[in-house]
Amino acid sequence: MKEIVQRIKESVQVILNQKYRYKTEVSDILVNETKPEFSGNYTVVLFSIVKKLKSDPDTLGRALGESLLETQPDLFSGFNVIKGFLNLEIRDGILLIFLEDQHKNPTYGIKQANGRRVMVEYSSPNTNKPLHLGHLRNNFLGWSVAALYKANGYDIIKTCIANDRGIHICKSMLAWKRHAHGATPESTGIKGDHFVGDYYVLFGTELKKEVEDLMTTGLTKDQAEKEAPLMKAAQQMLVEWEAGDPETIALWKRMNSWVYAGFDITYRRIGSDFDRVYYESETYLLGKDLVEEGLLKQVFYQKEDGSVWIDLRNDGLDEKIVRRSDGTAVYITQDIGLAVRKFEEYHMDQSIYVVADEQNYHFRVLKLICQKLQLPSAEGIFHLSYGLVELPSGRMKTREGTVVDADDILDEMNNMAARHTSELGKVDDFNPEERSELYDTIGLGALKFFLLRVDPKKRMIFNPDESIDFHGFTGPFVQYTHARIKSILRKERMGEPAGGVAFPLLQLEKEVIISLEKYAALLETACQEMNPSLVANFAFSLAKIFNSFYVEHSVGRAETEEKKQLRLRICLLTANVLKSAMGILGIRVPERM
RNA sequence: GGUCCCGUAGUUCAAUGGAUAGAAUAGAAGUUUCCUAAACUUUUGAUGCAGGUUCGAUUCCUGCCGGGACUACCA
Repeated sequence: MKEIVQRIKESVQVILNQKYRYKTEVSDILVNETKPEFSGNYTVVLFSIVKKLKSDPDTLGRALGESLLETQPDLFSGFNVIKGFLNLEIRDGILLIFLEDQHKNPTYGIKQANGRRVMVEYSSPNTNKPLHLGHLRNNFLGWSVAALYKANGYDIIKTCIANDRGIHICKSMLAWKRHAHGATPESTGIKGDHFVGDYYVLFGTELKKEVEDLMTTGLTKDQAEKEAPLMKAAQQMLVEWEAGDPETIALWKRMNSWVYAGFDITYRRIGSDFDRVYYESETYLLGKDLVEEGLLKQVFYQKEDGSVWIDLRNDGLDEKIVRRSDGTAVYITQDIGLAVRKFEEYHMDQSIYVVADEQNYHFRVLKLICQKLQLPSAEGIFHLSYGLVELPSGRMKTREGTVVDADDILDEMNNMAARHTSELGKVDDFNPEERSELYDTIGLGALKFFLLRVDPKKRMIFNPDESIDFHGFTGPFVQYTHARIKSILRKERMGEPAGGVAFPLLQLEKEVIISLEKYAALLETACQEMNPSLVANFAFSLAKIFNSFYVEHSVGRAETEEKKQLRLRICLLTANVLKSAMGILGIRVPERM
């Protein structure tokens, strides 16, 4: 069934063409929800049309309204024109048809497979420290965008690149080698990623001491950092790693395995999963032959010292190095290689990189280079650039210990959920497993909703001194609405609608159904814009409207059996749409809470 | 220096160039003989500054003020 807004736009288009010989695109016709202070459900904004037709708003509005009523009598029951706004009243019948259709044949706006394939790369951790709040925003966002594409009929490949090699990894290895005396996550009882992260931090503090000592001899900070024995040792270790030194490789494997064990626990907890994990240690040499190809195609050029560059000044960027003078590849080179490898493996139509906006420049360069090399993967590259999570004081900094650890905040959310729940005492009959699962659902739901309700492109502030709320515009609010509906559905029996005599729809009944009807179109928009916050906002506003309906009109004690059956259908569909929407955010909804 | 992003109630977030700038929270005042009060209802409160384009600007343009990111033969 076609969505109401779409039908309105198409009807307006047809009338404008037939009556006024005015051809316009559907996308140029502006249809909004009617503001609550006016009567009507949908509003056609007339100003732009008025201008083109050299008419006045009142005349055009009236004429358009009458034509709409005449040509679409099943859709509209009335209209009014105020200034340049044509407010349209939607007929109850069309809403009841929608409701019954979704009841018998529920789709909740989920689309059929469309044969197109999208890859989403997200998470992409470094294996020298545990995950933090920023990673959580990344993980939730990436997972949710993938879910959005899936709901819109795309085939999805979720990938992750593990940054498992490099100087930063050597730092934690070196610190462990010198200070751990053989300690392991097992021997200390510390989660593997935290265990390794502690040695990374230790390296930093030890290095700082050396640097300060050197600076007393008159070196600048930069010089001292280069000259510090620890730094040199780390670099030496990287050389040994690249040479395949067995002892270094063994240590590297061992420590990485600790980190992965730790990550696995966190990933399982937050519900992140991947179809394919790439490891930088396996991809960092990729792209080298593409440099040769680029030189042949004269996309790249070589400087006297042998380094290879691309000139992007005509594209508003700068020159960028793609191969060092010593012949080794840089970050961008391997990313080009990896883009090719991904495409060869999956032949996706689009490749989305969920990476923070500090790498905007990098991804502009990446896409430009791929385009200039005429790689088949080039056009599909899309950088889903999201803003960092910051503290009120600014960026989180490892050195200052202000990083909000992922496991810590997950624990905290869980504890808060437990405290709230036991205070309310509504699920005292739950056994320990059920209880623990519920706390998890609510705590994680609050956190995910908190991070996903904001436009991904924008930076967001997290204040550790204020706990994440469980009231208002939150995950638990939506979850609670769902649980209350399920409670009704457990008590009341769904029957056949006893004829179509549920008319007329009450204001709040109508508003809930209209809101439900928008879900399908919303999923498309959210997918196009790669913006899960639209889904979060929708779920909240649907829950809010439903709650108003809930307190105002009883389902169990409805005025008539017809009304009861109507409201049961509204309840069931609302519960399922809320469940679907929250599911796209990666949030579960409980039967009781 | 160059490129880009951001400034909206006390606070955290909304608003494809459209009606009187929406929510949430915090503050004030109410709602439990009735389907779960993690709810509902009412209420106080905001577009950094100065111009411009437009019938109409939070949105587009210019300047200024304030904040941030990027601009490595690091990743």
